[in-house]
Amino acid sequence: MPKLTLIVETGDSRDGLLEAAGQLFRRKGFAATTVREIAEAAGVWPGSLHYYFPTKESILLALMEQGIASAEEGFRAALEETEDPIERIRLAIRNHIRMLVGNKHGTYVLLYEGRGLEGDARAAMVRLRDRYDAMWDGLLYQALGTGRLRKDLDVRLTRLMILGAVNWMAQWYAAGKSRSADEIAEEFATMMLDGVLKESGS
Amino acid sequence: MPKLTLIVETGDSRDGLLEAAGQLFRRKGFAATTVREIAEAAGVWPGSLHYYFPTKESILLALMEQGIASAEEGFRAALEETEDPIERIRLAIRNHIRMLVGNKHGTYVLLYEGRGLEGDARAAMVRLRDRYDAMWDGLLYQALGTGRLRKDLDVRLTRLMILGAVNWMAQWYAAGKSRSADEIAEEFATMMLDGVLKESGS
Amino acid sequence: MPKLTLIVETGDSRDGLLEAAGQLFRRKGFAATTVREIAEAAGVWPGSLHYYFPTKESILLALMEQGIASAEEGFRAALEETEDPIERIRLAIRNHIRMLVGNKHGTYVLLYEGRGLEGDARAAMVRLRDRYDAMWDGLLYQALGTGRLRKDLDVRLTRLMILGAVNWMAQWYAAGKSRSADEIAEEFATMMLDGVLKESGS
Amino acid sequence: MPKLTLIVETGDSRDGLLEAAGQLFRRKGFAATTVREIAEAAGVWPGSLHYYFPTKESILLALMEQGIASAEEGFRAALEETEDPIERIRLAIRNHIRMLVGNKHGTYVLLYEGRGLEGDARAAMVRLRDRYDAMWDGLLYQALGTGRLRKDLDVRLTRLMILGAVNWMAQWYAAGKSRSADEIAEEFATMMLDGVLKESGS
DNA sequence: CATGAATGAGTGTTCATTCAT
DNA sequence: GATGAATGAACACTCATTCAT
Repeated sequence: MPKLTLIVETGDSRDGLLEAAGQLFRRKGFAATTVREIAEAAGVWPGSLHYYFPTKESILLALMEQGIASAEEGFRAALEETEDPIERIRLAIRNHIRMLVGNKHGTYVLLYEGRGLEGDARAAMVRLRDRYDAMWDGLLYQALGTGRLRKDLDVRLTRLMILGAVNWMAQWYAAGKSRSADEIAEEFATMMLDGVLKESGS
Repeated sequence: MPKLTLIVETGDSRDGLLEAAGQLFRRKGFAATTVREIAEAAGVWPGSLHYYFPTKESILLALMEQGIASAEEGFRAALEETEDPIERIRLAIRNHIRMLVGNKHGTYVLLYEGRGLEGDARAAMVRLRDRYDAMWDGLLYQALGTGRLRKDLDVRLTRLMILGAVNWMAQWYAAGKSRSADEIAEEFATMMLDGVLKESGS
Repeated sequence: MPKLTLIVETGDSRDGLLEAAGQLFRRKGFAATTVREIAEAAGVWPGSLHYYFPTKESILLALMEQGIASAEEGFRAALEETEDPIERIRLAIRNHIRMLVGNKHGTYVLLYEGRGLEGDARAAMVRLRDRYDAMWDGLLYQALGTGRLRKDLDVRLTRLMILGAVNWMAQWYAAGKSRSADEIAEEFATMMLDGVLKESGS
Repeated sequence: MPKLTLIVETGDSRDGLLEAAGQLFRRKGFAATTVREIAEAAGVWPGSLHYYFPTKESILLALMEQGIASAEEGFRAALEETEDPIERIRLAIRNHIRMLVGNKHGTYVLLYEGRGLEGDARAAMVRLRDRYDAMWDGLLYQALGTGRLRKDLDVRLTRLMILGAVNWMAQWYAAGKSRSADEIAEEFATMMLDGVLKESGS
């Protein structure tokens, strides 16, 4: 069953397994995905999977670490594009959406498959999530401090509202249909920043 | 072992099974929950579960039907409280959140455990979701039609933004901590309707 | 594969599994025996084995409990046959050998497959062994107290010598060949009680 | 990871593997020991183990050959110490015990792990055992012939009794606790030669 | 109507062995 | 000569489901 590969680069199988696991965890969920499916999708024999990853859980954890690394890197890159806090929020939303609907599935599983981890691994994962959330809170506090956001806003709740709307995209967005991910990011940012009501004041 | 009950009201075991399944599907996910766990939590013998539900999938489907029924009923009740479209949106958000974080888990599993269904059952479930979405779209079109929303809004995207933010609450809301579900509903509604930016016009 | 049984008495499958496991553990050792082999030998399907015994280890433990119970019962019965301490030792040796080479394999696995258990189960098994050893020590102290054994004997070492010689029988005795188990018991008892040397005094 | 050795003497790795395998087979049993454990304990890479030994079984066989060689060598040395047949038995017992509880584990695995071999290898091992048994029988026949043992003794049974008591020591003897192996050898020899009963004739 | 013994396909994981380098 | 990546059959165990009672 494994595909025939004449030239096998180092890390190829491991990366292939992560890619395959990411797709399957996203489509079927962690618990409903079998290691045999992952191995078959990656083109390696079932026994070889455990040569690269000791447990199924460790694949999930590796995927999540990959996901958080990409998300944080993209977040930081967004901050460097501009100093305007509101523009930064727009770019951070765009980055988050790109991570979520892109080809890598680490960010998705980090957000949706946390139940697959237990004990220390779960604690480690929660710490990764918290660090990313703290980056967002920092951004929102900056915007609040410069007087660009409503003074009475609860930063945590604001972050949860924004990321909730955006995370849910993973459930319905299908690439190639209607608008692009970036266009939707732009729309979402506008709705959440300006509100959906017609401005009475203008 | 199952508790001894001398008088068994009709529907008692069935309801207990649904309640138990709801809790477990929410906490562990559909795939990671075993029918034995459901039976034990409901206090019925493992073999009896299949007397009430032919398959594990059918429990999930029944739960989802219960969830959509509650959500739609609450949605309709919200519409009857007022005729003001904006106020109706606020009330629909509050209703959705109440369903999501309340004691019944049907709405949660409808939203998060859809992957547990396949084939016809999945199609049936998608139809249930679509019907609810259509109710929301109707509400938003009404608000748009009366000129209370920005004219350039994409109704579908608006609904996905609102429900996304709200659905994500299921991931982080813990009853008894900080604010009540209704208070958060109010905050979320305000943020999404008015936006988070300080109004420049005022 | 399971044999067709028209009338299945309660406990039949469980007993059959214990019997099959006993034979296999004796012939191949605990670690080298697979649960599938046990199930097949007992005429039940592999999945059914775990209905009766949660783990392979629990089969071993059940077998050992059975073994110690038989050995102790036989030991006590031997004590009741006579009050003469030396004769009691002879009978206790005969009982031990009967248990060891009989159809039930509990005593054998108790003695030879202790490594198959870990943690609490192992501690429980050691306690069972110790209790049986204590019965032997009591018997030997009685014989020593009545002046029938050499005064300078180390009771523990004497017990270990006797039981060692006897336990090793499990390694070489084959029913039906040369002498019967009871005859060998008699020979062994004589050799160990009187010694193998020609008595110089007579 | 395997330790780095710049100068590797011939036979070093092979001997280390045998030593490691001996310890592990003794502690955990042949079936429960993995070749990876052996390789790791010996400080060689898993793949290299099969360079020295084609199969796990061949390690066991090599160990057993080592064990029988030591035992026979010690046995012959004991015979040369004295010409008195009874003293020779004492020394042979002492030698056997030394082999069994010493640092080399070949004798132990020869006696207790025979089940790990199948087919030709098993037959070869049985032949090794038989040769050693024949040496014992020779010794006992000599003692019997010189009139020092009871005339009615069954030599095979006598050998099985003596070696049984002695072999069982491997199960309970712990170096450093109470008496030394040589002291126990002396006690055992006395008990088996003279019997445990108080001599009625004296 | 309800049970619980029994099933067998399938699970994550292990492991002795192979083989290109 | 020696390695370590890769294998695939086998492992102990799980579990949704069945069915005689």
